[in-house]
Amino acid sequence: MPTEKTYHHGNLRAALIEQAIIILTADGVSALTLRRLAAEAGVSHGAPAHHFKNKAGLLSAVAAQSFRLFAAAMQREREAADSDPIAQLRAISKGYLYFAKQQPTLFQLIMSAEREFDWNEELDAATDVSYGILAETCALFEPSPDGEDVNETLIWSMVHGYAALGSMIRAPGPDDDDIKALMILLDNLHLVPKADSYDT
Amino acid sequence: MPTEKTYHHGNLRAALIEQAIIILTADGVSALTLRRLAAEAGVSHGAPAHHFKNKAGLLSAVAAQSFRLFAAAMQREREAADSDPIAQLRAISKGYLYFAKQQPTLFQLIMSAEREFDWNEELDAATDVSYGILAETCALFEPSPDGEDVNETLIWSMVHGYAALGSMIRAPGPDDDDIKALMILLDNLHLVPKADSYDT
DNA sequence: CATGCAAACTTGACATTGTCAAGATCAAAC
DNA sequence: GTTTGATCTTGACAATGTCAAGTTTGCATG
Repeated sequence: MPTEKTYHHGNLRAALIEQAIIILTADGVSALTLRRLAAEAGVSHGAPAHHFKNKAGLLSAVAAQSFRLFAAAMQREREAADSDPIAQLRAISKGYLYFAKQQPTLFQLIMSAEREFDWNEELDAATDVSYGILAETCALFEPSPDGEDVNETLIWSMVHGYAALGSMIRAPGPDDDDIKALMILLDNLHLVPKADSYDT
Repeated sequence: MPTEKTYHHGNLRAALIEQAIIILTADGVSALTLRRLAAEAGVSHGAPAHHFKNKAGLLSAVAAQSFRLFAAAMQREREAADSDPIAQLRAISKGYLYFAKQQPTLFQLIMSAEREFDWNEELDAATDVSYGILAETCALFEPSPDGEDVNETLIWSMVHGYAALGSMIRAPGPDDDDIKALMILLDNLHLVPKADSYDT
């Protein structure tokens, strides 16, 4: 565990972020309080102020960590999948959907990040990784005759729309059904793998 | 105007909802405070409690009103458009996207409604209208061989995904560009209008 | 018309929360 | 060993949501 405390102080910043995610996952965003967070981390209510400018700063750090978890979910599926474009696309979509379903609060958090947060390099870097994974996979397909970046918009919109609507209105059903449904949607985009994308 | 005050009290409930939307639109969701709301409505800080159970109740009422505005945006475009399926689909998508761009805070509010809110008949009815408009339009097309409700999921996911991503990451550009891009995405779904959908 | 009565609104209070300033404690550098 | 700066604690304050009690207003009922 990297969260080994030395004695009186330790790596409190990381511990706070970790505990914040636990609270968010368990009780939702309205339950995340600086004072409760400090108490559960075993420090006084003023301690977090030395690691985050304010609550928005804490939320930004939590969002950055959530983005890393989000990217890891896609990356994990991608590496376990076959290397052809269709399999790769299905894999990251699966990771995308899994994260949205299994971590709905964190998903909601990172997807509402634009507002209320204060952006910094850490958050920018964390988002870039996620976007990079998506962009790389989209680049495995022939560009649409309608434009260079249409594929990206097609795939992102479809995957995100399905995940977001599911996080919003769909009842929490078995994961497999959701995955199958999303695969069908992706098939309907009629994407054409690039000829040279079977190398390596 | 239906918001005519009688004397000392009036239809305060409607006035509060109206003022809440003004605050949300101007300063975002974190600026919506019960006390500020009461002050700007010209009443004391305890007055809203007689019309809403608590802040979540107020937010639910605001969300219901936002859903009505959302449905009206789609309905307005739909009625102004041609009656063939393609034109109808493009019209409601346009209304969907306009609302998301011009009222980003309200859009975010209604799309994060599942959590934190307390659902009631008013909110259910308001959402049903929006969903009805979408479902009616989706029904104008031949069902996909993959399943009866695949078209609905396809269209909803694509439109919502584009609108939500735009509300999140896309820079606020000219509306026409966004509309054109979304129309291209819809064309890529290769939907087939029903043969009998040109009646009336 | 008078009288009660319930709804609408006000006022005051309280616990919780985020934030800040001042003081205490610890680790490490010199 | 002393100093110094970071880390943490403590106490305080304003703002917020919520509740209880009191006050006013419109309305119905006798």
